[in-house]
Amino acid sequence: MPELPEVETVARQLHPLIKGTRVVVCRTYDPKLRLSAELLKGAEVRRGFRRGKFVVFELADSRGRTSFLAVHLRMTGRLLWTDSAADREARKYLRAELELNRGSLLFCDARRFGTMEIFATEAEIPVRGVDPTAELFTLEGLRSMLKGRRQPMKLWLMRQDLLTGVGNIYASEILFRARISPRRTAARVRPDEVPLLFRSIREVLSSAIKHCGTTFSDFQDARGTAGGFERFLRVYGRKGEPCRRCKTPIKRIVQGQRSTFFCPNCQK
DNA sequence: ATTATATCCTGATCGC
DNA sequence: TGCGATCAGGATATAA
Repeated sequence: MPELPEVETVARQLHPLIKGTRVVVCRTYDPKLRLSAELLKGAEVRRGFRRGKFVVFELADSRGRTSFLAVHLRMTGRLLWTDSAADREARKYLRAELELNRGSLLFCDARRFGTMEIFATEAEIPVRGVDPTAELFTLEGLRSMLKGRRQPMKLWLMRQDLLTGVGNIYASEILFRARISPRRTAARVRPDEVPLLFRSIREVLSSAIKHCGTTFSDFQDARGTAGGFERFLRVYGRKGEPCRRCKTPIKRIVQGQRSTFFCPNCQK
């Protein structure tokens, strides 16, 4: 389940591979993806980067006009780079294929929740919230986003219209480090707790990026290999196992039809 | 206005 | 061993 660190990992790995290549042809195998092959044909790929949870490719057509191909991996989407035909045949759940002059970019997605769309400008990519890894995200900004919000903190952290990029795994991890119960209402986070929450958001995400993301069930990077953050997970997926701080068994609850993991002793 | 819920999708897992 | 039921979840549309 790709969240900000996983998407960042994919974008960083793809960038040097696709930079300067040209689109030979775009093939789609899923009618759900209404991707215009015409728009892509012959375009030069200028760069690959992350915006929110989108992997974005900046394209330039023959006249130098730019456009942006934004890929959202949602649950099970993968962007895989391959330069071998045999390898290409082996890929399962292939929904689209961007054949470039130096290899192919495959979009594989078992559950077909992912999206691919071309935008004329970067600003049109539908990312609403603040990127928590950016300078624009500040302690005071966090305070004002918490103000008056009546949602439990776990659900609040996953709101993409406030902060962009936190998903189910990192929401639990951030709250463990911030020592805040996932059930606590956002507005009830005390002023003196906000700095630790702020640091927890930034540190969990930057640490996960450093380790190329978490491979829990669905994530693979651009070469089809695993991320390395699993061994740093303190609560996610550890129901019944002892808390690494206090040995209390980790609890699993359901919030908004999703699993939340936390330590009932460390997090109040 | 804000928050809660249903929906999309299908592989993996579970219980009988 | 086989098979149906359940689970997993990011984001959005719709309902409350």
